[in-house]
Amino acid sequence: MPISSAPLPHAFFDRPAPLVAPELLGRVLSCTLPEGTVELRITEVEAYQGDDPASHSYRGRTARNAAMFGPPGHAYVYFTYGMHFCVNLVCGPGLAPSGVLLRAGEITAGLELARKRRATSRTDSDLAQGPARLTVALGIDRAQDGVDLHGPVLRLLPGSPPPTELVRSGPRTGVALGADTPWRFWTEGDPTVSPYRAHTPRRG
DNA sequence: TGTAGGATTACCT
DNA sequence: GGTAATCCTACAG
Repeated sequence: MPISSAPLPHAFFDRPAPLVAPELLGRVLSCTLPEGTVELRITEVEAYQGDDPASHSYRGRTARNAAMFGPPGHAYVYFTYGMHFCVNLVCGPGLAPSGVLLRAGEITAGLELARKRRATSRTDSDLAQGPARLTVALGIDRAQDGVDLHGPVLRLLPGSPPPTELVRSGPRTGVALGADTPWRFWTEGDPTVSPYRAHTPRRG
């Protein structure tokens, strides 16, 4: 097996999410399911941790967010808005609840399968442009909640991080609380980065 | 080009 | 009963 396919070590994730998040840009998440393998080069992420009111872990552990309270280096998959899945990479340190939401990326392998899953996409750059689109393209759902990132299904590979001058940070997208915390990180100029949208309250 | 509203489940108040 | 780490479609300009 080539060296480049060895996943990032456990210690990489065993730090607070805001420190891990910018280092995830350019890394490759591989997802292997019976239909095939899709690989994604990460271009946009957001960090969340326990003492942050916008984090799912802020009010303590529930059945839904249990994976965030588990060991680093695993996936936390949650269901939201009645129809969408989003995936986080669980960080630390230790069992401290923190994680990095994967918001967007570029499909680098399994393009045909990703196009099939994301049939409404008009272009390849929007196959994984947005956190819920990303999980559809990779085939991630509740079955991957709590799954190890060093296993046969999910693997986080070293990839090729962008030069530091292209790494940008700013407020997180669509969050109502803690909107002033610059824990969104993206690769400047990458066409797969999702457009920033401030939180918009819903009307009844 | 942009804005508005619907879909639909888990969780919290 | 209201809101949410969202996406898609429709329709106005």
